[in-house]
Amino acid sequence: MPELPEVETTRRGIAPLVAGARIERVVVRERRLRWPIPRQVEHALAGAAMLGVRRRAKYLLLESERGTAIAHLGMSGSFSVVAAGTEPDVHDHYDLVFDGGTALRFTDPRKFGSLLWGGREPLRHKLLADLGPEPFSAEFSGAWLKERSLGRRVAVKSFLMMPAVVAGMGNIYASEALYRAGIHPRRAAGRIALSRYEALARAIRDVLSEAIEAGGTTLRDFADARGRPGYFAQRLDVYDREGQSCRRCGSSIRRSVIGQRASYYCARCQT
DNA sequence: CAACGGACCTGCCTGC
DNA sequence: TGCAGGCAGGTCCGTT
Repeated sequence: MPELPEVETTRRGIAPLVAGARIERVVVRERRLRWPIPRQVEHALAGAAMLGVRRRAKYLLLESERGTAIAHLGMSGSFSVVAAGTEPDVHDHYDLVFDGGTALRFTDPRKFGSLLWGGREPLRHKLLADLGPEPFSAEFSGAWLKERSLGRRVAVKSFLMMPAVVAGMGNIYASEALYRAGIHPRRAAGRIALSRYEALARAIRDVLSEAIEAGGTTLRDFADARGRPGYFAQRLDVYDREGQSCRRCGSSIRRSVIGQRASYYCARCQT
């Protein structure tokens, strides 16, 4: 479900609750998420003062005075703020219970999410160490994309979704950014000119910041920590618009599977 | 190496 | 109405 804008929306929603609060205890009801939740998370966070929430790619870094827990929402995960003691539902896998009487509750039907312990240097955690630059960082640019793509034959759509290339690009926004930049999703990554990659880097930043501004994209069930949907779905140009007309040229939007993921594009505008 | 496919798990929608 | 099959916003890992 969540890509970078949805994770960022979640971060903004939970940060005011978390920052400056103290965790009373961590309640784990289902330890077997994508990886088992390490007991160290509960032990370290119980009684700890929380400093804030940061984001790296689609990971949420829950920073405490004793170290950082690393949360990922997977495909179907979400956080919500509940009153402590609220009866959990079947897919409510863990709660961070704060001393003020509220709890941060993690819900995830598919259990692709995770909660891990990152210690004092979470960015060195195995899952984070090799991530590419954040799209809004100075390091991320057309030149970076060009350099990383040299000699590679993989479809640019798949290339964009590789965590080591750029942090946080998912299936929706990869299609959207390629449409904005006029690049065909099947084009070999190594056969794209620098100037086109510059347009693509710009398109990526634009579409992600507009989506964050709109509170993310809700296709079926994404909601922020207060349960509100995101409004970017109505501004998608291609994703989930198979058969509808291109907003630019009017031809029919196509759907095609690239690297096992549904991809949407305009065959006339994207070359 | 790069590229690909399978794996993890549940819910929802479609078509027979 | 029931059921099988396909599909879903992620991404790691083992195999070519």
